[in-house]
Amino acid sequence: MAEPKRTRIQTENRKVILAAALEVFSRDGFRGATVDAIARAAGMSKPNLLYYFPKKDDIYRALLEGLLDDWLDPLREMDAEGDPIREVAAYLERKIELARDFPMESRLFANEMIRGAPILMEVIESDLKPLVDEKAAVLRGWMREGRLARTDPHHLIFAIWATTQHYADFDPQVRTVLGNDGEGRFSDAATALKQIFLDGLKPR
Amino acid sequence: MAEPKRTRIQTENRKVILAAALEVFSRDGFRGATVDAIARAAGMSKPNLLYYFPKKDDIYRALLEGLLDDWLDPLREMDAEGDPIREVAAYLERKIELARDFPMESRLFANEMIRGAPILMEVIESDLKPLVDEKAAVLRGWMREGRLARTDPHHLIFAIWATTQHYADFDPQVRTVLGNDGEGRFSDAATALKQIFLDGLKPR
DNA sequence: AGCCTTCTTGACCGTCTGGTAAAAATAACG
DNA sequence: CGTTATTTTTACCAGACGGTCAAGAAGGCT
Repeated sequence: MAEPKRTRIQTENRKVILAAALEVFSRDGFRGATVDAIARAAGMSKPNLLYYFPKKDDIYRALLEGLLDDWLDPLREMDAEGDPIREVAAYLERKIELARDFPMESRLFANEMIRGAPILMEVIESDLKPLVDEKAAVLRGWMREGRLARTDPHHLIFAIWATTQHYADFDPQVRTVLGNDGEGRFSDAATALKQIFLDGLKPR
Repeated sequence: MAEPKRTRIQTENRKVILAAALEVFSRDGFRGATVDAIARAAGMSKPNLLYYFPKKDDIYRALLEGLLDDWLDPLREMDAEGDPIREVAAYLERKIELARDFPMESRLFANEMIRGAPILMEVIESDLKPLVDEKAAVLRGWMREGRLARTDPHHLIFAIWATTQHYADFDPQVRTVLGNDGEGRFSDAATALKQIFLDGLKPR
């Protein structure tokens, strides 16, 4: 892996461009985003931007490349040696924090999925699936030991993904339905989701 | 409400166009979709299509207009007089069926949300929010009576939406992670989600 | 300073975009 | 059948699109 040696200006401008591209791609999708719009958001001319990323596709790929790893970190941290209930609760909390702090990344990911994951599919097979399988095995182990109620661990992980990312991807709906512009929605969501997932809806 | 009297050909072609548009818009989003692509998918020339829907925007709006009502039907059916646990389980099941049978509608909705809901926001305020508030009150009533564990009912509804729609919106990921192309994912999801939501993860 | 490399720009190109005009083809109806 | 209203097509437009090019401006280095 030869490190691509970069000048100060290159490092800087690539960062500015990627930040601008995240904004545009996450809102308009790959096809809907235009190089012009990204350049404008980055405060530079289109040819200048294309000097750093020769193709629109290159910007998109560079964004996605950095994304999945960060996105999966909370799952990686789920510790087989820890207490099952605490581990699941901690995972939920970390995912909600991601949705709160990186909503555009979440929407970029959602956009790519909705398109059929043409770019990410490869990484999903090679990186995401093995990790999910590994953690599903951990969950299944806990269930076998009677420390966690029995369910399909894969679908449990999906449920955690879905509920947490919902707050980033469907933000306008969430804010409107909650009223008061959804003030405090992330911490309220964390509380509610932990209650639902851990204790269930049947009264004890 | 003057019924727009339509000829046989108009009724037919509008239907064909909307079906084609659903396919394209749900995949590429509003900005990414092109009138050409929709016309091609509908098997007609672009000017011909524009004879039925003069603007791209008109097609998109016509699609969304028909959508939200169907999408909320399962929630409307949640009956305050029924058994709380059965009602929630039935709602989950109906939503999973929608995700299975109308995945493109789900993705169209998701795309609109990710864009910031510029078109749907109005209907969300006027139709969706009141319905959700009403059903949240029903849930809260059940909780007060001790027939359902206490949580924030709005976030509970979000959780049901998120988990079920996930199977339509993130289909490629779901299929890949489950392996075997995700055979049986909808019924497995229904089983798992009911277990998680109703009984929770703490062992009893 | 001078010199070489990196960076930025304006002008441009072919293609695609949403949309139009007008005429030709088809259907509806008495 | 003929006449009229509807539907479809061909040809087209102005602007946006992704991307190129050559030349100039600014940095970096000795």
